Amino acid sequence: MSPDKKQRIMKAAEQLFHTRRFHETTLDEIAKAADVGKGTIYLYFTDKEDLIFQAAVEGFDKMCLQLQENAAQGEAFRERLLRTCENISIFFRARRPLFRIILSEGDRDMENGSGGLQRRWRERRKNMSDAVAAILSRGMAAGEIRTDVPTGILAEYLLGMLRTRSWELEDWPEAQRSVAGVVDLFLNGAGSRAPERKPAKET
Amino acid sequence: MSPDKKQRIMKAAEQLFHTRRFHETTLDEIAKAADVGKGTIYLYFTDKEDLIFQAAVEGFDKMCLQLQENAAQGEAFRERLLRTCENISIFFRARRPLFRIILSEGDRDMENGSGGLQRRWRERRKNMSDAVAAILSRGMAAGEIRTDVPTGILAEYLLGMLRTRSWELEDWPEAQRSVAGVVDLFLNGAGSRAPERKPAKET
Amino acid sequence: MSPDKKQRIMKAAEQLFHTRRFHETTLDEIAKAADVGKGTIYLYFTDKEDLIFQAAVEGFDKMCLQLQENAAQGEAFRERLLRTCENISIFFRARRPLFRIILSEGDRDMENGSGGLQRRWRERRKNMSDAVAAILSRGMAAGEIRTDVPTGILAEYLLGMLRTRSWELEDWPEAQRSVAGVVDLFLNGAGSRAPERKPAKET
Amino acid sequence: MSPDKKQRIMKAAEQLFHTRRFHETTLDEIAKAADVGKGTIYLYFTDKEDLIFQAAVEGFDKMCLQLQENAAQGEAFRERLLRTCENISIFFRARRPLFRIILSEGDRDMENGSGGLQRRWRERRKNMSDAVAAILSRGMAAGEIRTDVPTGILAEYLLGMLRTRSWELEDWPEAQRSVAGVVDLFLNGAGSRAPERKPAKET
DNA sequence: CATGAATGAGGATTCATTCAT
DNA sequence: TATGAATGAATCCTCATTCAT
Repeated sequence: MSPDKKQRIMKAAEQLFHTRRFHETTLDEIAKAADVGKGTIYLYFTDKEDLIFQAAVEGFDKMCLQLQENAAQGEAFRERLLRTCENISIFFRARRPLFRIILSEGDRDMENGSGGLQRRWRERRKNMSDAVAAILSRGMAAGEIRTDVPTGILAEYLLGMLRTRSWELEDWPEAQRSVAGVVDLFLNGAGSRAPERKPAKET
Repeated sequence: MSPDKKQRIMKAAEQLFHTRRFHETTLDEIAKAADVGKGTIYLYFTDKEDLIFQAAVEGFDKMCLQLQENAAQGEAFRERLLRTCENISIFFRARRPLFRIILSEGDRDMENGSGGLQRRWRERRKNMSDAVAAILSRGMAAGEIRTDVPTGILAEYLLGMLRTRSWELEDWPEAQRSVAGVVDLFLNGAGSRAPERKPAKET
Repeated sequence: MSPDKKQRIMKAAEQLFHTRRFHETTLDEIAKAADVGKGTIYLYFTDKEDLIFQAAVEGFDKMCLQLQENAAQGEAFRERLLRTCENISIFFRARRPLFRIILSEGDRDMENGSGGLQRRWRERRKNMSDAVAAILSRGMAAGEIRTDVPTGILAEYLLGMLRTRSWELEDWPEAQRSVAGVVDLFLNGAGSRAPERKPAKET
Repeated sequence: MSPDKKQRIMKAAEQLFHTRRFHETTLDEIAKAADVGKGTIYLYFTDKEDLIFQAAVEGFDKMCLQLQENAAQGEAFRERLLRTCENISIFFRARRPLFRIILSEGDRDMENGSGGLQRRWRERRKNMSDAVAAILSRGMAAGEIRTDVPTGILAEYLLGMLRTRSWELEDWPEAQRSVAGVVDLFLNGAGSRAPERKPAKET
């Protein structure tokens, strides 16, 4: 029965953090929402931060593996990149509140031997940017990606744009901020280059 | 002597938040570091959150005004854009910890009528993205910026890339993540376009 | 073990308020005296005020029920009235400090929706004055009580005299301020009416 | 200008305490309302309690002197008693909130060398009850007051009934709780004695 | 006399964590 | 495994009082 309970707890946490901040969400509430005893939480998580973290990255590793597997697929490079970005966007959509906590509360762990919440996340996160970088490398090999910037850096910028898309552009109409649009902008840039430009979904 | 005290308090807060998180930094510490009485803080700030906020945006409005004034300068468009990005980068460098707090702690606006820390920031922040958008509009008028995406959205992506630069790329060598490089990538994109590409600082 | 703890806390509070005022008595002290953790208090009481209130009225309702049951007893009216007053006096003896707090601290009802400590007490108190009024009504029916003043008002005056007895007359010898004396004074008045006087405990 | 300021402060305090409790009313508010600097309060009062006290007893001594002078007046005894009670009632009407504070907050000073707020009041109060007792003594000499109870005690009960009148009977119509009614009840009692009844203001 | 900026002691309350059952 | 009653450390904020001007 244990895996079930653990799931219930993480689910409850995810939902509660949508409307409450880290310090506003009590373990009592989470336990109540998950319909388990408060002490039960400590059977599956070492502490509150650990619960947040596990709830956030739940499924993340699986996604990264998927991305990496797919990276090498025979599919067209741009298609692959677009699919990847879409998968990533979907993954983070519901988890944004959780990651907001990790990104903010989890800094400065040097002093605190306990968590290292931020550090733990950085390690995990690398799998994702590596997967993106791998795809970009394929594009580079195919002559479709500029070679003067390391793919690791390019991958980060692309991820940064995706974050902007979902964090800062919420108020704009979906059509204006499609994932495809982000990828197009990332590949072609904001500058206008008259004749040869064939934007959005060129081959 | 009052303006002095207020400054001292904000300075102390800024420094302490470099090594401590929001809930780890007590007002006692801040008061001690600023060498003022604890109650004095409440003469200048309504709240702990208000202190954070004011310390963070201290000088922000002035910078936005500068950016807006400069936006229209006769200077070459790309030069102007680059200078603007550099100014923004410098401004945020020391204040990153403060903004990390604002970005994370300020989500509960809807429920809590008190602060609205996040909302307050959103309002202020608009001045900055508007300034960037204004410059991009100039570029668009000059035919140097693609016209199929609103400048407001382009500005956000550019700012997002700057954030990536300082938040995610810290471990890469400075040369690889220069502000100029960001602007170049933003304008020209990550895709390679054979003949006409003259990267980094092209015309 | 919970009912025990609640009792211990109320007992400790009652005793501490004998020597300290509301704002001089800390919850730490109470917790210490009751030998429970400070947080435990909040398991049984919503508030410091709530603790005071519950400690004060502990047993009050039971007493009021008793009074009401006895009110209708076949016993002689004056006997009944005297017994009732004695019971009331005894009840309040040890609780006086607690009620002093309630009577004074509870004035801000209108503004503060929280407590209404004073209001809560008024509601409860009515049971007591009603019980006394009921007895007086019996006396009135028996022709022993004047009919030109509502028994509700008479009851209040009688209770007021009992309060005077225990609050203002502490320094007088017990013999001079017996409950019987109060009842006699209440019934016969301070005026002398030579021949026809047939007081409760006349010379 | 000093006596003026002192008056203003006491007046402001009196008014504010009508709607706020002791610990809810700050010296800032009082200073603001009195339109004086906060420090000025300490020129006229040793501390907050002293301010309350002085504001409460302002005019009390004068009233007591009046009562004592009038006590011996040739006027009919019952008339005199009634007038006295009316004066007392009027005096306390506006000051009730102040006295509520004194009566509650000012207990238990044995430990605290500072105030003795309650003790100070007891001393002052004696003048009032003595004045009432003096009148009752006149009545006793005239054979109108029973002789088996000391006039000091009788005075206290009468004052207690007056307090009940203004504290507990607020919700009853004025006609039912006139001062004359109180005096009548005090003199003749609540018991009915058919023929010989000749109350103070009987029909 | 008058002021009000500055102070800092003081306390209610919350909530993550434990542990006896 | 599971529970939830019990705990007490931890901290923001208030406000009476002081004192330099």
